[in-house]
Amino acid sequence: MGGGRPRDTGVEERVVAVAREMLREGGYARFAVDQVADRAGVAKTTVYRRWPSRDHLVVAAVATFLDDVAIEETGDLRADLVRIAAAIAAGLGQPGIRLLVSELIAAGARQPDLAASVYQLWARRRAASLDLFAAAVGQGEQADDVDPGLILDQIIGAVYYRALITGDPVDDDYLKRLVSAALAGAGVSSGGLA
Amino acid sequence: MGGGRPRDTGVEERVVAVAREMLREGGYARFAVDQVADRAGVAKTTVYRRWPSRDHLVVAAVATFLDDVAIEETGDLRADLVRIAAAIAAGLGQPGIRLLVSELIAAGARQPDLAASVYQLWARRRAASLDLFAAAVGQGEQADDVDPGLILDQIIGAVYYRALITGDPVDDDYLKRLVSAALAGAGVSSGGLA
Amino acid sequence: MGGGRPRDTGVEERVVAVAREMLREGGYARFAVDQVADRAGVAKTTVYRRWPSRDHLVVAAVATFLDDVAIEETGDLRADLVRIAAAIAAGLGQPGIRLLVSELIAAGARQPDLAASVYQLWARRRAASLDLFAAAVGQGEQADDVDPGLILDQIIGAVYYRALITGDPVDDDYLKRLVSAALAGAGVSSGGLA
Amino acid sequence: MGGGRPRDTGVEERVVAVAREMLREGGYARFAVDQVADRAGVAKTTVYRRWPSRDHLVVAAVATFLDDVAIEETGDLRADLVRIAAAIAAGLGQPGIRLLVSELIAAGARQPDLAASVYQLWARRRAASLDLFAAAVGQGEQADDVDPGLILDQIIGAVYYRALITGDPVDDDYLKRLVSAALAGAGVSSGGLA
DNA sequence: TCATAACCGAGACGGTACGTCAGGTCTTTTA
DNA sequence: TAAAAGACCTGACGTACCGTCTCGGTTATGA
Repeated sequence: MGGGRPRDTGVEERVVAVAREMLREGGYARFAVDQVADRAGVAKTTVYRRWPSRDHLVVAAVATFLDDVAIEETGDLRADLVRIAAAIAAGLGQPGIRLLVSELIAAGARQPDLAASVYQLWARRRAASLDLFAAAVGQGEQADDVDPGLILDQIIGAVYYRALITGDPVDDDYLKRLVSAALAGAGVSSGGLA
Repeated sequence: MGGGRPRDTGVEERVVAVAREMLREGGYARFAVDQVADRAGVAKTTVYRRWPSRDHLVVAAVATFLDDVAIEETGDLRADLVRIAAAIAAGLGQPGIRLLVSELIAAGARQPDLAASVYQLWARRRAASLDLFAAAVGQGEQADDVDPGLILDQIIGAVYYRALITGDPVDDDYLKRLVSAALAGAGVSSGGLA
Repeated sequence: MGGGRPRDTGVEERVVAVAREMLREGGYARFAVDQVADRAGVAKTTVYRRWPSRDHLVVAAVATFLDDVAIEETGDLRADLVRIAAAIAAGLGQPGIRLLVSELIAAGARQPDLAASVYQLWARRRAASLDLFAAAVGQGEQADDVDPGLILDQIIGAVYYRALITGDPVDDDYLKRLVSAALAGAGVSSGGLA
Repeated sequence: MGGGRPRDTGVEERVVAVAREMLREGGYARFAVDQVADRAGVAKTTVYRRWPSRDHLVVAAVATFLDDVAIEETGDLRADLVRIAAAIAAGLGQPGIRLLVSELIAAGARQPDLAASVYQLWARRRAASLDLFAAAVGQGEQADDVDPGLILDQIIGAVYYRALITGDPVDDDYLKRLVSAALAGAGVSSGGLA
């Protein structure tokens, strides 16, 4: 029950940093654990000691990407929603990111124990979006029967759906109509809450 | 200009049939071109002559899956939409299918020349769903400013989004609320068109 | 008895010409029947109708190379032999030719029906060398117990042996000693026949 | 600088042993790296880690063949030489060996980095033969100006030449004449050194 | 202070599949 | 018929990554 050598805490950071780089450069396909380890100056064993599979490492690396995105709320719910949706659409417009997102989804589907982590990836962003509604309600408007989650699903779901699955374009005009329809569906009057 | 030996059209069928089987049995992960060729009694090179990569073959095989699904319209638009959404949700509820769908999306993102084929996979089902609206309009209801595509995006998009990305449950109650909201957002009155 | 399309007599020539070129360019390893046919503007089938295997075609092509080499006899047997040996050594000094010769030998060993053709390839050159002895005898010298074939074997055999098998150098000095030893062994006096 | 897992030295032995077997069974043509690995209970990648190509492995395997051959010297140089030459001729008389030797030579010509190994294959046997001369000289005979290498070249070279290249028979009578001529050419008297 | 235990770098290893290449045969249309 | 075109089968090649394992060496703790 002795102690043993303590883990080098620098390893996590270095590896994840390199992993992030490699994802940016070559995407998911050319992401090889061997190379990550090499570049990070770390043994492959050390990598596998922390992340039980390539997918786990990728998810961990992506988790650090998403921190960057900041959501600014202007108080104008409709506009804020459009802006958020546009940001997502813009991201998915880049082939690299589109692939990465797809692969993450697939990774979650492949390994059940990863699913939760992957879901959480998006959950954080979703939570930020949900705050918008709280703020809007705070500014005083009826919100009794409004389900913000449902509205978000309709909007963001549609964006992912078009970008990843149907391949249809997601332009600004579409987004405006989308947001309007979703808000209207929830009984949020055009002039009202927004 | 002369001719050359004509392609054995039986090959396509046999290979795709075997590919379909193998997808059902082992999913995407255990799908190996080598084995498909073997089982189909065909040389691997012959497979590669038609489908330039594993992904291409998988997409081709999946394309034949989807033909089976029939959409029955009952005349009750709301109920039909709920049923369609439920069917999709049920499919995505199965881990194998969820993975397969994810991998297909990823395959499209990996190889640009595959994207179109993958999009088309879903497009066919989408077209069938859109017919519902045409039928509903035929039964006489206002539909001047209704955009069926937008409504579908909100519904189906939300289902995919929850099933694949957020991991949130997609139960019947949710679907009813979802469909209602989407229809309401388009100005379709509760008692009206549906 | 019907007529049928007559054989295009130009085919042999064209194919062999192309084959020769390709051997010069890429050597035996990169010699592909497919490409030969393509370049000659001929169907692969047509090639195989005339030469039953790749090896056969190669041998046929090489046979046309060797015609070029001319042996000039000067009347000085010893010098002539040295010159011949040197020519062979020079040829085998080129990696491409060394490989080609090796592969021809191998081809002969692989396919018994080719062996004869391959042997004949070298036989022609050998015959020319043997003429030297006839000429020398004609110029009057004892030749009762001289076996020209044996002498040639000793000389040319040694050259091939060193060039192909032991990798030892075959320089001029060596050749002179070699020829002298071989002639001496046959009882040909230094000053005499030569 | 540390080390890493040490190579399993058993692998070399097992693989080479299997390789040798397979060469004996099916010759060069049916020698497949895949099968060697399988039979040796080793991953193909492990094989390729040590021998960068099929040819390399074959050469390594053959190298272990040749160790078996023992050269017995009886003190009678002439007879010993005849016996050695006869042994070589007998070997080359077997189609399988003839092909193997040809392919080895070709392999050396194909891949420059293999040439040295192939040359060495024969060099060992040659060295053993050269010992005969040392022994003969030890038994006291003039050998000042005798070049054993030259003599061997003439004898062994001629044998290979006839067996592989001209296809002429190499019988006992021929060998006796050959050895005599070569010795005579070196000034070794019939009754003398031999 | 010394054994023990966990960590680390290095790299061999088994395994699985990939996509490719070339040889040689077979089938059709056209001259 | 022969020729051109090209599909087809066969068999093997060498490569890429994955995740596991076995080393020697290092750094902490606890007896």
